Amino acid sequence: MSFDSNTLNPEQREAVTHGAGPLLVLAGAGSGKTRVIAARIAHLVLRAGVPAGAILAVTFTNKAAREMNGRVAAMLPRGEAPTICTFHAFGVKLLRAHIERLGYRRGFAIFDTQDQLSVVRNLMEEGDFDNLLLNPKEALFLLMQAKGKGVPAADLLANTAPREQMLGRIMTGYQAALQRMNAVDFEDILILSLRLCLEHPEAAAGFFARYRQVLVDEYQDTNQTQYDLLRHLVAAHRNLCVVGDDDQSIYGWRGAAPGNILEFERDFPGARVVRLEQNYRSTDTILAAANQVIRNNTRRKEKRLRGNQGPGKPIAWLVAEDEQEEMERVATHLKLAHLRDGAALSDFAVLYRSNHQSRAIEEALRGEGIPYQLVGGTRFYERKEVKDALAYLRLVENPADEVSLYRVLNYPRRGIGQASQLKLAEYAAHQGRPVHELLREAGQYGEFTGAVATAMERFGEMLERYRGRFAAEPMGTVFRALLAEIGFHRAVEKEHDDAKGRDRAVQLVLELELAVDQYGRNNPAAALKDYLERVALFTHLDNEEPEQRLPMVTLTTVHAAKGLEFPTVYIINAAEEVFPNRRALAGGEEEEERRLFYVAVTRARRQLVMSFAKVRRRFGQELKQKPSRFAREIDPGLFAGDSPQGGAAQAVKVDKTREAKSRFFNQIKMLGDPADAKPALPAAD
DNA sequence: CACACGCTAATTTTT
DNA sequence: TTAGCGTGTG
Repeated sequence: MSFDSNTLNPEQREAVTHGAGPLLVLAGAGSGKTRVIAARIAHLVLRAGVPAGAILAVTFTNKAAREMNGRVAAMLPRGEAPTICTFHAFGVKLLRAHIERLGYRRGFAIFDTQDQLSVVRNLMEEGDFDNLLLNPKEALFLLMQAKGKGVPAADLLANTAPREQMLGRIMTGYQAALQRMNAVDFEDILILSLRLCLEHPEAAAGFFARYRQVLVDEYQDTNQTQYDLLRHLVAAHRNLCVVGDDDQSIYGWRGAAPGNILEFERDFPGARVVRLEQNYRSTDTILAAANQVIRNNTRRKEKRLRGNQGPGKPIAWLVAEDEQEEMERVATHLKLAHLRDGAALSDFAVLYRSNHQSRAIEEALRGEGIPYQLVGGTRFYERKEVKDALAYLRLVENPADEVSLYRVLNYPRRGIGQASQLKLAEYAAHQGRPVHELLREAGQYGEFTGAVATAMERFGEMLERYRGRFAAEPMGTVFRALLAEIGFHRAVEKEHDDAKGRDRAVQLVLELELAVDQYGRNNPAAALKDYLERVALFTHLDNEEPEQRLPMVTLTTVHAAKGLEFPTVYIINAAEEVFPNRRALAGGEEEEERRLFYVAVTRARRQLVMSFAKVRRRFGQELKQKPSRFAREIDPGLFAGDSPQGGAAQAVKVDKTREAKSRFFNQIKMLGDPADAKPALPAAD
């Protein structure tokens, strides 16, 4: 296979064929960014003679990495492939080889937010910390922010502000605890990678040396640590190509430093800068709306998306009395477009600001019999049942993981209660020995009664036994045996007294067993730690292999929709305090919310629909709503009929007692709507 | 130590 | 409003 550079526009071609040295690509939404990166990789290999194995492309999400891998694979001959992965996956590769130099052991665990919170909670319970000054959740959030910026504990401790002081003490204790447990968090993966560069340059350089061309996708989402790591990575050759769009920076809350885009030209003098402003995705109407919204942001690099498809359909503004009616209107609108225009269900996406909003639209779609696919939502690997079961695997792999240990030491119940656990922890701290070592000798200490000591010893013995089995037998088999031995299913069932919840919980466990089993079968050479690493790094965005299922409507948060496109996009709940999100506004993040809205709008290819309810129920109370300020920033002339500027006043009253009739009426009304009746534009590809 | 009831926080986004 | 957590009781 190969690629055809003649299908590229001049700017794209410039980016693709750029030779050595730093390159900054400012890529507007829908400007063919992913295509450019893939084409550049192909160009480097096929035309510039760079070995595929010498290329590293870093993405922000696993989903992006997977898509990039697919595209590149289609353009390159079989054989050695470039490394295409997330920052974190790359960091883990590096740490797996060299973490022992940094005071950790092999087989380290990767802690997720829940695990981290558990550590912080324990820390704050045991030590002298003022919960009112900083509760565990706040503390963890600030801790991660500080870590993302590379702020050391010493700096925090040197600060006179009491909150900073406290945070500094928490950071010290937290890092000590993680090291004791041989665990790293997501930020540690990056920080330790960077530390390796600084403290063991020979080891890091040895690892990096093979990469002679480095590409970074979604550059605006990188944080300080990632940026520093990049600089070390390319220090020897400066062959760094970063692609990003400051208008699509939507991870500021996670410490992303979009300023990295500006710093790039300073830190890499002589960098070539290419701007991609030609949009191939959306109609002019959609692009106009996007431009009108984003231009209200003050801190941005001025740019303007140019389209080439003509105006297309106007934007639709659906107004309803309450949320239920809003979602019914969306579902009806969608169904009608599906039936009337013959559009596939996979052509539609419903976007919302935050995950919990999916519930209402799900109900409405179910009511209309429209199949949908939920992106994200409650994450499989974060479900209690799944985490409990996984805790056993994590313990087998890393016995020092006390978070997992205490999670399951008495689950399923084996008679080791809170008091005994506390005693165990204190005794371990007093002896300065790891908890798991003490377990197996519990009978030797007078601390524990006979029954408790026996239970502890049996627990320790069991883990040891399964450690051996996992090393020798297929992991799926051993995992099932383990769950059976401890009576896990029974324990899960016992936790629910309602049949629904029970079935759901059991189903989750069965799903997990299947996942472990399949992973073991598909990767016979893989060890347990490979599976655990995958679980830790992969998120719900990576819903296994892209299944070839029935066409379905996609339901997703705006964040998770970044990088995707759909012929028709619904932005639901386009109301003040919802989108923009109230807390974000309170935190002074209006501009990031606006960028998020901009991302939502630019996902649409041919039609954009926004919906709004005049009243929302919140905590059981009725709340009057106003149309989103972002929707109001769009020229009313771009809307068909109702617009957010005046739409609320003209809402169609729906008689609840005659819902079926009114729905029918709505359908007729929409069928007759001249704006809506325009035929869809042909595909612009 | 297990269970039940009642209180409180949640409603931002994810590697 | 609801889910998850903590406290108190048996």
